[in-house]
Amino acid sequence: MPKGDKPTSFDIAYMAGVSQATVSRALRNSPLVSKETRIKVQSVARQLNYKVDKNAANLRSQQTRTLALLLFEDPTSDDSLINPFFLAMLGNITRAAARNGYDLLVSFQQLSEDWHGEYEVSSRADGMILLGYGDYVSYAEKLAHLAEANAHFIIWGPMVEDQPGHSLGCDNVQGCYDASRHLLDLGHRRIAFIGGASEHCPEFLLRYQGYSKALTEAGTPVDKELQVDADNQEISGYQAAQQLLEDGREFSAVVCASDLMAIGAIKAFKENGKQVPGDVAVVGFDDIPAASYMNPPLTTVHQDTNLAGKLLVENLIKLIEGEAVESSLLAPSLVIRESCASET
Amino acid sequence: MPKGDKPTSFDIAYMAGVSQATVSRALRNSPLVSKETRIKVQSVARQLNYKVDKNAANLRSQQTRTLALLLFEDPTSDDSLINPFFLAMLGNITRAAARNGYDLLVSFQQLSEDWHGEYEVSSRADGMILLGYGDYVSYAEKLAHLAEANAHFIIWGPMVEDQPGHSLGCDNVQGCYDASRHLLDLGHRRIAFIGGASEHCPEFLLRYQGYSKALTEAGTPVDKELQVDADNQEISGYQAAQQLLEDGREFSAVVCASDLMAIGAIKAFKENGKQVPGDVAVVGFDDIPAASYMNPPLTTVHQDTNLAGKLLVENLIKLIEGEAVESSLLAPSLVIRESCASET
DNA sequence: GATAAGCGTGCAAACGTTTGGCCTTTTGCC
DNA sequence: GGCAAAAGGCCAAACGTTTGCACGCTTATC
Repeated sequence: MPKGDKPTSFDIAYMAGVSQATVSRALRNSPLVSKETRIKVQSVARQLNYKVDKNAANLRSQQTRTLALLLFEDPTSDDSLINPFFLAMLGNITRAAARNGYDLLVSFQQLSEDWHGEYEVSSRADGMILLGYGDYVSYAEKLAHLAEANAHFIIWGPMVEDQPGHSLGCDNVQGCYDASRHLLDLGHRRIAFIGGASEHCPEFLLRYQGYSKALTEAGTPVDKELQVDADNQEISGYQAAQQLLEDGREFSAVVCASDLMAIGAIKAFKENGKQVPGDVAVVGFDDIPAASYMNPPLTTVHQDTNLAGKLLVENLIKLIEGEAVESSLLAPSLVIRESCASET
Repeated sequence: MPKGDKPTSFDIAYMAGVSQATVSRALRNSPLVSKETRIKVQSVARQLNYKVDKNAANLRSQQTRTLALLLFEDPTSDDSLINPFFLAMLGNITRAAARNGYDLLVSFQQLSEDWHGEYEVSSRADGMILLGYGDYVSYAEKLAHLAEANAHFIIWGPMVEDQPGHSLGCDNVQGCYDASRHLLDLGHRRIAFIGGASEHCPEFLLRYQGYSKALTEAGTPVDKELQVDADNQEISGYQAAQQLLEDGREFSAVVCASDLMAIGAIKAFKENGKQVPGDVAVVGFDDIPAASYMNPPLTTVHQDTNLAGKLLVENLIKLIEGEAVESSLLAPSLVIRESCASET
């Protein structure tokens, strides 16, 4: 082995006085080699600071022990900022992957991009996790391609009808139902909803359904006038709240389809001299880190990103290993802080 | 090509009526193949949905076009929460890597871990980025090993004496100097400092230096009584503030070595009936997302994570390509919000 | 004292690329 | 028309593993 070059298994073999094949087996603790040999080989390997070449190993064994995380960014969002909720997910997924002995390849995708992008990644990983506020409708075709190519993938998001592949999501309906229920229990009757009610984003649509359901059950009419579309950004929440205010619509509470929008909305209310929670109660969804630091601390629907990351990774690995996996929904929990007061 | 199997370059070659070598060249737009052939090959490849096998390609060309991000977690920190500042860095690094055509492998490391961990990753990437609140002293040995093995790596953090490798960091001294200066300009004279002043974390030490420098320049004595150690967590900031309060030390302002600690400190002050900024002014460091949402919005030292991510990636790539790189420092900027008022 | 069984190793063939070198055409030039 | 040069393509050798198979050497069995 010339000095400076990376040692190969042949170098180890030579130094340990065995064949290269034996080195390979010994290093992976194969029961086919004697304990003695194994110890000998491993000690030489350590001494030479030898590391298996992953490319060669993966090529030969046709697997990568790598998971890919495809993060679909909101195309409208500011380039420099990532949705904090996904950031939290990312962190937890990374951890879960590591705990399961997998590497994690992270890649940002623009929804608008050439669908080949996903395949590209797929050749470098055994499976992939798709993360994004699921405008899955617009890339259903891509998913179909993936499924067709026998790719292993799991989607973070709601279970959408006819959607190929497996998914894991949060029970959005239940979450927003609980949040709305909370507002109703506080005596509110005129409750607005900020967040898209189009099929463009199934998450928000489902959250809207939870809201509707709660109101309906309580015998409160769902007033279309009190629902305003917005996408998942602070500025959108701000604008939506402005609109509500400008139109002079009457309401004492708002449920926002995400914390980011809630933050924007609260800002708008404050700027217009409305007290939160005094004049208007606000609930959010996601429980991003900022939610607890805000003024007032935001009452919101908590999603367990730790559990989600763990399950996403574990289910994907099952998929890779050929085991059956059920798509499922995680239960959210309402965390009550200070952004909601009783209707007076 | 049996149905269901992934097509190889041989399949493309066969269908396009050329040799496999030509396929390889055509797909990479080599000038060695005619335009005609190239188009033909590429169209067949697209048609068969062919994707180059990265493992094979990397093995042969001995490079991976992959960067590894090693995130060193504070061993004391809560398992479920990642330091928001690093999360922001992570996002920006991912983006920068993608823009430069590199994949990003993300890996969490425990400081306490076997140092082999790093090597392990290194065989899967062309270079690596080390990210963490730099207790580099404690793994200087690992860094030396890396350097010795001719690994390409760049460290996020201050330039520490004798530290092998390249680094990129924020000018911590300047940042805290500016923050302290701001407080002094507002008339404060009894200014406390929360954050470790030990060499355990060079970042905090440098920030403390900036603080000392500002006070000294202003002719204000640096009172050791007003400095309290804390590590980078909300709870530590909380405890440090408590301690300051309990001991009955007199102060009208606090500079915190990180936003997380500032958040904790503010919480402690509020709980003890102190108004921020009325009774005590607080500045932080990092400008994490939550800083602007807090009550009051936190005046803090902003680090440009977007630029940092970009530079980290670009410098690392230069290193990989054998170009010279200078370790350097990024200029922080003070962002003034509402957590500091004039001393009355 | 053969024969069978087991255990530990070595041999060599993949895995799917990239790439240096060689061979055939074409093309340009006198 | 002959020759050199350039263009375009093919051959085959890597890259460093994993793994099926064959081979020897012990040890147990009849």
